[in-house]
Amino acid sequence: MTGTRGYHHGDLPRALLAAAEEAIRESGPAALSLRDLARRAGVSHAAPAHHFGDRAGLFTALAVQGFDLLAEALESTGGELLDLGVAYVDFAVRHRAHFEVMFHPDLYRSDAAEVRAARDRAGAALHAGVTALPAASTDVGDGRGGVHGPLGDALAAWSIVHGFATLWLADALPPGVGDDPREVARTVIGRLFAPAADPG
Amino acid sequence: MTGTRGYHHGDLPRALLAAAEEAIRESGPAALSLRDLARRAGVSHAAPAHHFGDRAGLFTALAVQGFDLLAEALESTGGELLDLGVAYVDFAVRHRAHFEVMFHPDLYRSDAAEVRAARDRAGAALHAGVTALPAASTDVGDGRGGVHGPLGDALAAWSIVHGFATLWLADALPPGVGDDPREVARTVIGRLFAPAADPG
DNA sequence: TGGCGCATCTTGTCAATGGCAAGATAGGAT
DNA sequence: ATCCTATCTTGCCATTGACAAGATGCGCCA
Repeated sequence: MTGTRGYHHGDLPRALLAAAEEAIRESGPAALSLRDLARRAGVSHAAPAHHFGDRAGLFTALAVQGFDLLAEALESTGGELLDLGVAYVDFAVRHRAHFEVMFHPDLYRSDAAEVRAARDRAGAALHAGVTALPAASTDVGDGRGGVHGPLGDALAAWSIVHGFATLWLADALPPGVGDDPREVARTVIGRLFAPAADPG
Repeated sequence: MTGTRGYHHGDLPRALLAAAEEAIRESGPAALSLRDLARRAGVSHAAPAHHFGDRAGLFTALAVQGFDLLAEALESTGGELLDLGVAYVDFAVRHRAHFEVMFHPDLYRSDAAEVRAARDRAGAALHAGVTALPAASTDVGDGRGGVHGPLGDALAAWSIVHGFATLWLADALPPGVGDDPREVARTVIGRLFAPAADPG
């Protein structure tokens, strides 16, 4: 455990990550300032650099934490496609700060080993839901680089939930859709692998 | 026309927007520096402020330009859903700098009149493709805020193309999908309103 | 044709930030 | 008790966004 044991501050890294989440929630990742985090945590302006190196290091830690949290959220579902999709959207809305960082690789070191591991774990959980689809084909492609069969299904499923989450967070959706992302997500995901516009 | 007529520079605003597109393509919107744009255009560090006010003003101009370009791209299709979706993805890849700015409203003044107009124009073009769906229901909802019928179809269509474009730009997709976003997009969009995993 | 007005652009400045270097502090090990 | 080392602080520099004030030159109108 990195737990509660600490030195001068009492676990400054954790406090800084929490402050970062709050700051990003307020103003987005681009506006995040290491000095502001230091002020929020009550330490000097150079303290964050010791634990995270630089701004990219802090974002890297947030990305790892985010992919781990996402993996947990996805793994805690029954593995059914609809539940996985709703969990994905729910994660994006609840942990919007992490989510926004995770999918902006120019902010952090996306090739770091820890990042790869956490990202692969989340990816596996997501992929499992698609291969479990009853109607999924076993076709793996036509050999010309085209994306068919299960890979195409996985891409479609990931795209629709990621797109909905992104549009929701960007406040790009019209007001008529309501205020419950989980409910709307369920309806939207229902359009996948299904005929159009079934009002049920 | 804002055309080629100019004063000292010869249409500095256009040059700055072009430089901004290039800079964002290289390092993302967060790393964009007004002073760097000024250097690229060969003017002093305070020249951009005269035309765009501040950083948010420049991003606002980019967003308006982007939504206009997107509207043109969508309107130039036949209006069929698949073509609209491919055009959406194609726009995101070709004009990734504009696209990244457009859907980060915290970067610019998203409530400006010009932004609203351009965004609504693009939204209308996209929505038209869904209402033209042969199987689209005329149901408009159950009155409890749920999203069903055409609105649900539109959200699903927008989500899947936006999500795919975003994941593609974020370099989040596995290497196995190939390098032609238009082709992959066609396959992915095919999963919408259709049964799963048809290898054709 | 010649001067005036104003948009355009430059120079100068300030506060804030990221990053680096060097020093101070305190907890834990020997 | 003393040293060691991670932790944190202070000080500094280059860069940036924003603002203020001044210089420049195009176009209009007499």
